[in-house]
Amino acid sequence: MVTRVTSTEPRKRNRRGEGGKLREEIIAAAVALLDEGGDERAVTLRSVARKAGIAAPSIYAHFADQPSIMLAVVQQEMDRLAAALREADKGSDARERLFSVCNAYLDLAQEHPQRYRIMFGGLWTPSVDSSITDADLDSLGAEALTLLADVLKACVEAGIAHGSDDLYGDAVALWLGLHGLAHQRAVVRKMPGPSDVADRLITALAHLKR
Amino acid sequence: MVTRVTSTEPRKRNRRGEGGKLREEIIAAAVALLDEGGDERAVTLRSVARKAGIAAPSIYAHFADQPSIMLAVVQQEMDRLAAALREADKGSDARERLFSVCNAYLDLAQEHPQRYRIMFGGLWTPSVDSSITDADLDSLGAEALTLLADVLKACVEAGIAHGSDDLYGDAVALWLGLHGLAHQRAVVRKMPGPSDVADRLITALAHLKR
DNA sequence: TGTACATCAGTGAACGCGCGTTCACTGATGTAC
DNA sequence: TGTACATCAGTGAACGCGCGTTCACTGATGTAC
Repeated sequence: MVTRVTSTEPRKRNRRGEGGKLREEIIAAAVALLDEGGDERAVTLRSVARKAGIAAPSIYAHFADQPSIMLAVVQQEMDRLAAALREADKGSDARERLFSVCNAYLDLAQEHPQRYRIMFGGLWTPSVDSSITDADLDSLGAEALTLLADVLKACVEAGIAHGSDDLYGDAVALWLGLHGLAHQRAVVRKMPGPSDVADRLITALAHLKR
Repeated sequence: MVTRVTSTEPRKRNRRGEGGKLREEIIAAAVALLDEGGDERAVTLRSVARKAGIAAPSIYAHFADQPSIMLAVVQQEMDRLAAALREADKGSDARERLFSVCNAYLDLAQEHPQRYRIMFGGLWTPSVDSSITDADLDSLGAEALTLLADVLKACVEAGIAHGSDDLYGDAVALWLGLHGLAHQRAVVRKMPGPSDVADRLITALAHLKR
């Protein structure tokens, strides 16, 4: 947990050997800027420094450049998302597991729309050192998709969903549906359509029996 | 059609009374910048002016500010998208109509990923004069969704899809699924998952009978 | 126990750049007489 | 038919700003002797 992010009095420098703490504070400052409703353009190297209460050049001890900060934010939030999904997949009832996991995904996106946007919006993309990113994205993708595929399998085994020849493919389709809704909610203030769209999406994409 | 967008020789000024032509050229220049693979940050007032071969201040005769240019681009592309969907909805067979319309949507997004991103990514959002936008977005949304609902109805009537108590709600869900896939394809180079995800999404969300 | 010193964490001033926007202007072209 | 003039389409120079990045630095703190 990082506590100080905004303050008026000048910050106390870290003790010797604890310089690494500033790295977390920088990430937290960037996230705070996003959460304040500004879009990612509000997250500049200088604005992050201001938010963290440090001089702009101090950032270079911890990040090579501005895109690297965004990258770190995305990685952190990806981890959070993966953890939230794992956490939501606790119940024993298949149907309950399905909706719990899917709703956890949708809720997280709705709670932090700007974070969700940079995670999957891709505009922050750094030059070429994005190799780390792609791998990380894939790894989260793989984890989340495996989890969804598991839940879908449980639904089929419980007899509440129609079987399929490719559960992983169905998991991808389900995720894409969730992503469409989550992204649209993150981008516009009010969503068109009925309030039960989420349920409609999940029910249809999980092939739940009618 | 606007022809000149890039050139070396200085552009010829428009004749008297034809000053309005420059407006189209400015929009075309902005679109060209997007299509060249730069993201929307590459579309600045000055870069648009350079691309159009005019001096930066010349833009002010046609647009109030930079976000207004993006707004005009979005509106134009929205119209194009709506037209493409209408165009695709020609066949008589219900199943054929469904896939034709959905694939037209996905194809357009894939052909012009950067345009698709700004249409639904929402980052260009101008300050408050976005009232025009919201209305326009809604109007496209309404048109596209009505079209989808129509097609879904045809599928039900043809007996190839399960009925529903809320076809408009189903249309929204179907659009969200298409959007999720289209957006993800527009953002990342390679999509995870099988190649028939599109078909899976459409089949499931249209409730086609198995 | 005291002190010199190396190291660590972070600063302040400065740079060049591209941006959006303003201002006074220029020069071609159509129009009135 | 000729010419003075108003208008239109667009320009060039300049501004202030926030940005990313560099550089030489400062001053607290732990360590070796």
